[in-house]
Amino acid sequence: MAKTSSADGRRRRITREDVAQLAGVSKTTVSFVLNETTGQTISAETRQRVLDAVAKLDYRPNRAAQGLRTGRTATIGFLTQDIDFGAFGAATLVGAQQAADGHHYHLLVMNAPGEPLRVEAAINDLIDHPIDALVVAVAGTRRVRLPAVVTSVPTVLVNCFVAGNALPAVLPDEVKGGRDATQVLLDQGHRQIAYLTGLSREWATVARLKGFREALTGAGVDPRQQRILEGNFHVDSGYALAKQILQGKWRPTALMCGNDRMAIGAYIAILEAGLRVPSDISVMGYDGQESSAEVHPGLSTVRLPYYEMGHWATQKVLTEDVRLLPPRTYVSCPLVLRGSVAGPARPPARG
Amino acid sequence: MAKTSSADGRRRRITREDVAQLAGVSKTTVSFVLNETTGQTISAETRQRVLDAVAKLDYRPNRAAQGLRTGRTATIGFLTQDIDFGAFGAATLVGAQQAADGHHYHLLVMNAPGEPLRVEAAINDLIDHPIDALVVAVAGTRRVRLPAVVTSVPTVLVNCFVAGNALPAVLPDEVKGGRDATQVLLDQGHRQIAYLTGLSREWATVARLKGFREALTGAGVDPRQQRILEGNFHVDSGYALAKQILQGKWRPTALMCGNDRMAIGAYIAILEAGLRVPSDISVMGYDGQESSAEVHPGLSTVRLPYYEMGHWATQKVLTEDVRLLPPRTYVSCPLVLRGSVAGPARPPARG
DNA sequence: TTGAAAGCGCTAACAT
DNA sequence: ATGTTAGCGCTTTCAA
Repeated sequence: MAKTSSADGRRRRITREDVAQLAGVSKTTVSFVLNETTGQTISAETRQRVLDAVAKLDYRPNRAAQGLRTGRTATIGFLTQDIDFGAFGAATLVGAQQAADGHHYHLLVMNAPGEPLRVEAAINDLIDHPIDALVVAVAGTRRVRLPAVVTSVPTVLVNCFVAGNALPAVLPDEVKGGRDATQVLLDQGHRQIAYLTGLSREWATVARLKGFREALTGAGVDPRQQRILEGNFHVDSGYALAKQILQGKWRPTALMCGNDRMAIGAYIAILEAGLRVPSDISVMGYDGQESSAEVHPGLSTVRLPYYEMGHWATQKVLTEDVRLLPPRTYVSCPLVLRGSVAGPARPPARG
Repeated sequence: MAKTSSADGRRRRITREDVAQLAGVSKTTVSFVLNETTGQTISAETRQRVLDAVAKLDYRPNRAAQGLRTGRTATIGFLTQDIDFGAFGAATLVGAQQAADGHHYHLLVMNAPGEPLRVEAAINDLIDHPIDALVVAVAGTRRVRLPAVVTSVPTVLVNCFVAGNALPAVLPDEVKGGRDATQVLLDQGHRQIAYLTGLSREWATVARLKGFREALTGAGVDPRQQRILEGNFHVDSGYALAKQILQGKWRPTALMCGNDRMAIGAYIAILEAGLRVPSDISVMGYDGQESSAEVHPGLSTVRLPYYEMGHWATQKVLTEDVRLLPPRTYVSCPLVLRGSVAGPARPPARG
């Protein structure tokens, strides 16, 4: 009975007035009871009458009206350009949503692919709503251009940054991820590792490669003795590069891949060559995609902390003054170890 | 300069009052100009002054205030239980978003996994916002339970339905999808087809199997002569079932798979058995996942129309009286043909 | 051709 | 202990 009937068959929304009338009190009293306003003294009896009326009518305050009055809308804008890119969008969104939930905030979601103009329009739309804060997230770590109007609302960036670091950003620690993944291979005794990278112009590729080299150097292995082949993050490219390397005379005992999809491609090439993972060759992915758990043997990988970044950004934008946040915060990419990595079968000999 | 400064360094939002002042007109006139209110006559000169002031101040109306006044908030609730399940959530969301865009509507997104209680809380939160309409979407087609309060707002269901069909739903036409996929194999000359299904308790599995049998019967092939093995939608299960069937004496010339992930598993088993796709055996997936395009050879599949369903639901909930919509609308799942299907190599002889 | 004023549902300072 | 009242920013009727 949350509504009283009206012409079109739907019901008029219950307002505070209805509650006040039923409880025999003023609208103010209803507010005081519901908001548990401090410094107000409502008798237990009145209080109960109000609560009874609220329950009976199933009254729920209109948040837009509250927002108009208080200036806080309990709504965060969530803007992304690639919401349908792999697991990125959904994972980030779930992280953001759960952080928002904790503060009784809602997410107004917009996906504005492509051109800066559409991004500006989307941001304006969000701000018009209005929103109390904004989270901007993109799939491939990169610099973004944002219209000046974002300065009018507290904003935190996920997996992207703006020129001059004018807005605080949270990013995956890809250097550490690359280093950790490499270290796993080194610890297993691998000394001949081929790195089938993603696109070399990507921020992530550069950082992971840096971590790769750091780990090798740290273990006293010369990075220049390893092979690095550039791919493009797709299954096909992992397949092609792995095939190429397996046909060469220099045989790695382990493969680092630009991402999980390339690793899946490598799996196929390895099988086709009559070899087995990990007994003949170990494989390491990156991303922590769902499918990495499902291939056989399970793919060891490094998970991108999308959920954590979405959560962090939302949490911070709600609880801190974003102007006091560090320009860049790095979130660690956790290792996910499965069956695709083992020690090298042959003694690590040259040629 | 969209804001005038205030204590905390942020700026106060420009209101209609500011515009009126700058233009030297009343707030009413500003509204008339901006809303192009019919039946009003504003002189070209005044009109221009108002528009100039709007541009100068970068004034943008507060939608919440408009909504409070008009009763329409230009916001649709989008509720899902599995937003991070594969491509489902993002694709449905993008479809919904694009439809909403066309009507200058926004999406308030909530993901409420699990229990009915959380779903009810989420729906209440959305309605409180308030929203003008609601779209509810789930990943695996199934019946859902929704609290009675949904009746207070126009609602359309995506990929799910409620008991008694009290709410209009849009669903993928899985029977036709299963039939079409099977027909492709039949047209290529296959007469020995194994179906590695997903979980048999799923609505989708039942429907696709129905289509499978219909197509076979239509081609004069006895469905009981084929083999049907139950899997669980995971890569592993496709791998295990394919392995099992390849070891048996009855050798299919084509594999229908419960989804793309099972098909990927089947690929691996086929390779391990020293066979090739499609020359030795054809493979058909289902879902139209991103990865289906990336494996080698490309996987032929049937795409689930998530985008289309999200778009349809949002479009309808905004433009039609949902009470007049048919209880169930089926959207066709388009065939995506790639290299994984070819004619059978051997003459279709009994094993 | 324009403006004054009421009111959407709510909060909160200020009565009483 | 409770109620009156003045807005929040907007639309829209009615009056001028």
